[in-house]
Amino acid sequence: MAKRGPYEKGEAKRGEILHAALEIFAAEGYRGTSLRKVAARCNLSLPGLMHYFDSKEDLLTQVLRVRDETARERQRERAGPEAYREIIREGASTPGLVELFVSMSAAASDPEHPAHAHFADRYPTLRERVAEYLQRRMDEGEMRTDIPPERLAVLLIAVADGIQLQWLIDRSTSMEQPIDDVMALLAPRPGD
Amino acid sequence: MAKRGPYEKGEAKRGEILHAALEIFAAEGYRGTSLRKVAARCNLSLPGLMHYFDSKEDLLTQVLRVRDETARERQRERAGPEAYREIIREGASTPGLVELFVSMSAAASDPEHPAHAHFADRYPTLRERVAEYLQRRMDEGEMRTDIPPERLAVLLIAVADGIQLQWLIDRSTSMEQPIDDVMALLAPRPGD
DNA sequence: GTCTATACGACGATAGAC
DNA sequence: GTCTATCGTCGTATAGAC
Repeated sequence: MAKRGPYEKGEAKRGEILHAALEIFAAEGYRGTSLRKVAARCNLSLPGLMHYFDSKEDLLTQVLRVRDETARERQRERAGPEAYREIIREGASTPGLVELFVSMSAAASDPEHPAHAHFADRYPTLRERVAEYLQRRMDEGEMRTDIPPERLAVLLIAVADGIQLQWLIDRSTSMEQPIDDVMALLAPRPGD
Repeated sequence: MAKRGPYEKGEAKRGEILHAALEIFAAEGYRGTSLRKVAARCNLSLPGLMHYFDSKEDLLTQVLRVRDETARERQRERAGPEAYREIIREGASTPGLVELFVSMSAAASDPEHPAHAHFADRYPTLRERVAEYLQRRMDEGEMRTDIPPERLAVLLIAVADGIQLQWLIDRSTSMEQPIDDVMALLAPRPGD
């Protein structure tokens, strides 16, 4: 950790590459963006870039990881529908990254894919966090209790991902309305 | 239509190619399946195959189209949760095609993409059919009416698409449970 | 450790002969 | 309608300079 010397420069360069890649994907989309283009942006040859990453898929996986991390950081301490909406609103400003996320999600279905672990980890974690929030709301009597929070979490995440798919095709699709609607469906019933 | 001669053979060959492509994608997945492999299956060279399609993306788009058509045909006259479940159950048996669908969906966000029109057409049509069904259920008093059917349709489709994304990563995810759950949420409230 | 140069095989695509 | 030949680009691999 307290390593001296060339390590620092290397780590900085690695960060610069990830940042450049994220920018290019956000601007020009996932398809049609080659590693050579990313390398050029960093004043590097292609093998120079590959020195820092095992493969293209490895780089893409890490792009997604830093993206996830910064997003999580930005909305820390905010919970429930507001955080939910914030994530989605940010996605709306970077369609290229949404496309990257969806494409990678499909590609990572192969257990051999380097991003498989990332996604395999992401969903349970997300589910847990959402379920926790739902449980709290239920305890406060602000939410119906006839479906367990773990199952509702799966449902809410599916809505968020699915609405992004529709939005990618038709940008006029509201990403917030379905969120609001599903929340309305979760309002406590008279009997609760 | 009643055209004579080489046309019939051409159309037959085109169909054979699409069928072969669908089989290969279903078996081996979307990534890593080249046109040359599809061509070989049809006893054709790559340019021989390209004679029938403008580009790879054009072929993929048409694969998706025939897939959609056969699916729609098979579940004609069935409506509501049963049809819903049937589509999803069939998807579960062909992960390669689900992956293809999701990947294409992301790629088709570019208006220039050959599949853009397909998806741009697909969602409104789907929404309309679902909304129609929901309206009928509402009229019959079997469903809550505080959210208009058009908005619920967007929601239901998002759930179906989104749950597929989760299932692609974790095959143990139930694709039916969230469907059942969201249907339960739509049960009529005492006041309706 | 950092990086360039060069080369490889496979891809999608196209031109033109038959 | 189908082929052979070829093109440009992709991701990748290796050798070696600094």
